[in-house]
Amino acid sequence: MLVSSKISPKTTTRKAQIIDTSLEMMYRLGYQGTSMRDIASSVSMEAASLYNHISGKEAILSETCFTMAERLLKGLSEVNDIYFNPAEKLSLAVKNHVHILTENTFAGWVFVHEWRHLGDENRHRFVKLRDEYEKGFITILKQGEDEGVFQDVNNKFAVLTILASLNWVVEWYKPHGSMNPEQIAEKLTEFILSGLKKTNN
Amino acid sequence: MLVSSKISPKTTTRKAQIIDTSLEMMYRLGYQGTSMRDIASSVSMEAASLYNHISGKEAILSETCFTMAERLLKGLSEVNDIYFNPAEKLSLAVKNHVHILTENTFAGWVFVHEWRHLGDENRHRFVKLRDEYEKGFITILKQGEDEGVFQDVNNKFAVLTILASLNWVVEWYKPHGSMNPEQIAEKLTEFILSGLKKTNN
DNA sequence: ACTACTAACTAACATTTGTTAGTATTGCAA
DNA sequence: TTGCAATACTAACAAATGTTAGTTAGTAGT
Repeated sequence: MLVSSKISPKTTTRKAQIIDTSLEMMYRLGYQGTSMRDIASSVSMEAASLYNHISGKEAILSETCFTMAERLLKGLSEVNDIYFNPAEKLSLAVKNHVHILTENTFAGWVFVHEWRHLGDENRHRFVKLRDEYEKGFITILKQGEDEGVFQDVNNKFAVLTILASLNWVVEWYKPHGSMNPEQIAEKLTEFILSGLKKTNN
Repeated sequence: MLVSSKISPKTTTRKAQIIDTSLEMMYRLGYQGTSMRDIASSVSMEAASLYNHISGKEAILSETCFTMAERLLKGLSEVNDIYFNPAEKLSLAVKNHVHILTENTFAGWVFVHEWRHLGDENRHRFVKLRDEYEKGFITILKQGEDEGVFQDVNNKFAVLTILASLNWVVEWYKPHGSMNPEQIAEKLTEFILSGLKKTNN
């Protein structure tokens, strides 16, 4: 079970260093633009030595993508299991999503953008998880409709649009920016629920 | 002045073929994942022959990115010049955006995702245009606030979230899917303005 | 018929790529 | 102190990369 420094921050193993450095470089240059030699020199070793810690380049990508996906899924299913109010569920789902994506900004970015470069097998597995995640959101929307608190919308369309807003966070979030993840999640929830138009009350 | 087949669809020059093919490949494999030899074999010639039509790999990317950016900007400034009602402006701006991104799905995708791989100079120029575009949207939001029809929100934040939803279209739009660009734009406008919550009237 | 241009070709270039093999060094447990 | 596992190294690999040089065939204008 492979572990990055963000998950187990105390034991900063060489492997965790390598992965963290890789993610930062992939954030800047993209997966394909980051070579094993780039990564190696960033952690002050030779490219060949990396293979004592990781099985190859794709392993860095796949580990990151799947670790992130599983954390998102776990959070979402907890929300769906424990709470009852649809608006509250949505709010918590958003918070979960933003929290995980912003916790490690580089991992968040790689997860959102670079999964496309997974090899065929991993990519198919990944897409399945993503679909599962979308279903979890649709469940919330459906419940909201059934209870008459959400509008009747094309659920698939709505979920894609919502996830788009959520994922875009990785594009501009900065750890020391003017909004922290909690505030971002709050504003996003507000936007998703109420839109731009002024209400009458 | 370089012209792709989408802009001047009648004269399908060899160059236009090359660019269109390139965009499709970059959509599938990414900019860095698409080699000149890949492109060449897709148009049935040798890699070296490509240089009779284009100055290099980056030219394909930069031409696409800047052509798209200029079209978006032109559309947006027309909207801002001609119309008065903020909600109507927003609706038309969304329509413009969706229309241009979906007209050529591959170009749309490359524009949204691959501009990061522009060289330093082009990338800086591109980011300037993007900022200008965001400002055009902010103008609309501000006007809406001033006239009391939009909520007071963090404009920068709102614009980024809105553009996120709009750009995400390139992720799932299919020319022969269940919604055409007009319908997509309409639904997006609805979502941006009204959100998910049921209104009281 | 001569010229100039277009667009294709082959060949080669210097790098860079991910990865493997084989070897040396280190530090800890026995 | 010996032995072992972890971790680093050098060297090399075959393949792929963007691009240039030089050449050739066809075509249009004079």
